[in-house]
Amino acid sequence: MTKYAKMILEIVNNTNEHMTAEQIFLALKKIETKIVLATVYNNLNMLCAEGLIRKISLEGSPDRYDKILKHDHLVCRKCGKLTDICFNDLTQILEEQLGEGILSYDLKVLYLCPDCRPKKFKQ
Amino acid sequence: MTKYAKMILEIVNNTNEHMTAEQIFLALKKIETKIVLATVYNNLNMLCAEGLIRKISLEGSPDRYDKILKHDHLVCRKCGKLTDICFNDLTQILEEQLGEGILSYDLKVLYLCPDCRPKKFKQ
DNA sequence: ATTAAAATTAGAATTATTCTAAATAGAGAA
DNA sequence: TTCTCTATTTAGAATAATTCTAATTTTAAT
Repeated sequence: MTKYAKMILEIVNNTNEHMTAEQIFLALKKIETKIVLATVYNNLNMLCAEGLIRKISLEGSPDRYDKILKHDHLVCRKCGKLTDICFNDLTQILEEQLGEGILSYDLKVLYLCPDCRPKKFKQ
Repeated sequence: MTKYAKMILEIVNNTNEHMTAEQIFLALKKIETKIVLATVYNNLNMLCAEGLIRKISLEGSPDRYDKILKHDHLVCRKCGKLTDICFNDLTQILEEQLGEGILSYDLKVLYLCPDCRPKKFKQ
């Protein structure tokens, strides 16, 4: 694996943010001042293809990159904030019903996050 | 609801395809020769916002529009073909675990469709 | 018929991402 | 080391889906 690929993998694995290619690029640029956005895209695509990281596609905003730990995502429909959740049961259910051939899945639950959810009573 | 919005809703509701904005536009254009792509996008966005249809975002291909019947999607990782599936249990599981605030969810299961799945034995 | 509001049109603009071709770097062989 | 081959990176143009802007048309209400 190349120097840049390693650095990018490390950035993705060491944050709890869900970073865009551009954010990763800017973080890298602080150390590797000569790096270029296309290189970041190249490496992110390679890392996804190798199954070392995952890409999260979102409506109307650029793709995010995330570590591979099996988990799902809550997306606030109002502010767009992304939060991790984990449904342990789901893998099993999917495998029971689909059997052979299933590779992975992508679950996004749209909700209103506590900040955006209207309170019934003002305090 | 306007004439075009109605026609677009009808197209989406009367097909089992998962059509792109462009495909819908081309279908409409056969009857309404003066219609323009931006109108189709406008109406599709409006119909989504109203919750009358749903949008499916896919990696590296344009968004698709689909009827609202609650169902999930199988995406073949090789050929990209989209198939409907239905996990009745899932809504319940999600609600149990998340309680209030959940609006909807979007589940894509990546798999290899029968055509793309390697056969263990040739016949 | 007049006005106001909403929808549609035309086409430019935006934005994320990919592509192309040239430059550079790295690895292995001589 | 020096040469050669291959992979990576760079720079910037190209692409493609979608949105935006402003002008025009349609619709509905007065």
